[in-house]
Amino acid sequence: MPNSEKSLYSIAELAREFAISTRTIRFYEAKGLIAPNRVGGTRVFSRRDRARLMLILRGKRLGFSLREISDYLGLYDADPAQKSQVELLHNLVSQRLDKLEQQQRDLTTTIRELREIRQQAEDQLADARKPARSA
Amino acid sequence: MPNSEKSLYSIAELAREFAISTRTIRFYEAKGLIAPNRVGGTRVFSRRDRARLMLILRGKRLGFSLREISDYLGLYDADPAQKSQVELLHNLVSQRLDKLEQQQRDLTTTIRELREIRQQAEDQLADARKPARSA
DNA sequence: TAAATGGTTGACGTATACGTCAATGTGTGG
DNA sequence: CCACACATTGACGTATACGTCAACCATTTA
Repeated sequence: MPNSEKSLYSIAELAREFAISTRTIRFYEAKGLIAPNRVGGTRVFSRRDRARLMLILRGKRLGFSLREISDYLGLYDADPAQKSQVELLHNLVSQRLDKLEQQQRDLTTTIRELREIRQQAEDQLADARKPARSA
Repeated sequence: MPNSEKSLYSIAELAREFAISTRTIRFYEAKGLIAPNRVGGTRVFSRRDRARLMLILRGKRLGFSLREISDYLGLYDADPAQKSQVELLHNLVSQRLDKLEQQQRDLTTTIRELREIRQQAEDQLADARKPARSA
């Protein structure tokens, strides 16, 4: 059962699927974020390449630079034999988690504030329809 | 009791407090994100200016562009008399909330994955010290 | 009075993240 | 055979977000 899902993609297919340009995908490759196989000169993307691309785009939605995303992808790749490598990985992951947790706090605060503003706007619209009830 | 807290700041004070450059603060002013008073030519920042700067920096930590942050600050400023303005504000706030909530989902997933990776690293470090217990 | 301190406005430089050609190659259908 | 779709690299252009001078003005302290 060799997995019924499609497992190879052209650059144009991926670009369409994720609503980005082919130029963008080539740029990510030039920056070392993905490394698709080649058939002749033509890039051929595997499911793993596609998964990496999804990680990249999620990183972008979170506001990270390509450099940061590159480091981040390294965290997924690592399969270290050396203890020192495991420790290094652990440190890197922990640092990244600290940043993400700070971001989550910022995000929670911001969402709370905007919900408050939205609520006030809704109250005002309700008052406009039924202006009584002051005291 | 005119509020014991400091209420006026120089550009250098704010730069130091938030670990950014004075150039950055001037740049934000040039982009219309803050509008400090002037005494002669010199900028004098109020507590409100400082609060806005904090909002800007939080927006940056969340990965937003200055343009997006500018729009976002407008949401805080609005105090609309017109019903249509209230509706517009409500729409803008709702749109922004959609983006932030998507970001929060991305963030939650990413944090979960990194915690998993960190856990695996910790397990490996534990195994290295006490390698038995395979089945 | 001279120098240090802190402020100002240009103007130019730079890294990032692509967009936009141009020139070229490759395979497939009519 | 030839057009057309789809791919390639290379080069140049562009918006954003500042950094980095230069040249200048105003206080204040030695």
